Amino acid sequence: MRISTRGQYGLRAMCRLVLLQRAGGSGPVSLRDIAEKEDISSQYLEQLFRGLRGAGLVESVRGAKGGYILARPPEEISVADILRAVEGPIAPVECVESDSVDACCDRKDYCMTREAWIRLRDSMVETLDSINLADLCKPGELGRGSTC
Amino acid sequence: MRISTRGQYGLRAMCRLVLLQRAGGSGPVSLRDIAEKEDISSQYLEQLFRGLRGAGLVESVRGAKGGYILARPPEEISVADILRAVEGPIAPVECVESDSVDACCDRKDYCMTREAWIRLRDSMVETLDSINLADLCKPGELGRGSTC
DNA sequence: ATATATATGACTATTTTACTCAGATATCTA
DNA sequence: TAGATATCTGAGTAAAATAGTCATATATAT
Ligand code: SF4
Ligand code: SF4
Repeated sequence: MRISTRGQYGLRAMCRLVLLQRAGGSGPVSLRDIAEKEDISSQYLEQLFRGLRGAGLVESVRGAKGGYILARPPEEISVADILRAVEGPIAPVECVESDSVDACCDRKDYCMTREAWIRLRDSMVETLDSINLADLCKPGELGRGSTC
Repeated sequence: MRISTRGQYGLRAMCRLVLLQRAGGSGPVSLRDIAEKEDISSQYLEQLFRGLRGAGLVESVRGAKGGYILARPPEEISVADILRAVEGPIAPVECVESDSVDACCDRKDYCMTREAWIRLRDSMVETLDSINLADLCKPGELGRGSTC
């Protein structure tokens, strides 16, 4: 029951992007800068930012002095958004990925445990939807945001 | 972000144990019966029941006509209990496994993302603690409990 | 005795994860 | 225009986790 490093790094990278963007004016932030601050390989970050870009959470600027910028204000980017972008659907078991009725498991209709997974998924989604980047990067509170 | 088959099978097996126990009088239930009903290898179940027994959720009766019985009434066994028994601590990242201050990550003290994982863990634990075996095995509702 | 069933430790194949590499493309600056 | 900087893209790989098996010992009912 662990978040993969994709999810962990993805969230850290996005927080760092907020901080660097806040500190460095309006220009894009390069992955190299994020990588350095967060001690994550910049090549791995490239992979993650593919997903983030694909999900419309960041926009890219190619070429020298290029990098990434948030596509929306940090208040409008939730942790759930980021996790879905780099890790896929938030679901503890396959059969609750969506509410659609496609056949992933033939026990679905009479399964005793599925209700538990549905409730787990819902509480996870609710929690992760309720936390956004602005919350996490708020300076001054608990030392958070102070590593910039 | 998936529950492993240990967790999925563990929960299904425990639900099935409730049903078979309910149906079959007061005697112990063999893994072979659970395995057959749930289509899970009985050898794999043995591995899982090690954990369940170690956590004090079931008691074993060795020898012919032996098997397992619930150590407590189903109302007092939560999904969280079962998952912890077969999968380990409920925690999306290592650094929130416990609230103790041991060093697992040197970013811990100024990490922006840790608060998000703490809240996620708390909501997961709260939800999984609130669902017990009796809830899941209640007959008549949504066809659940009807596969016995 | 014999069949049945749990107890225990080790072992293996498969899958997933975590990461890297090479090369293409775009853009800024000198 | 040349060169440096960065993203973009598709593979490829090594390590770790997972899922599941096997063999053997022990306990109990009949
Ligand atoms: S057994 Fe139940 S919970 Fe598991 S995948 Fe099938 S329907 Fe879903
Ligand atoms: S980086 Fe932050 S969230 Fe991740 S393990 Fe370290 S302290 Fe925990």
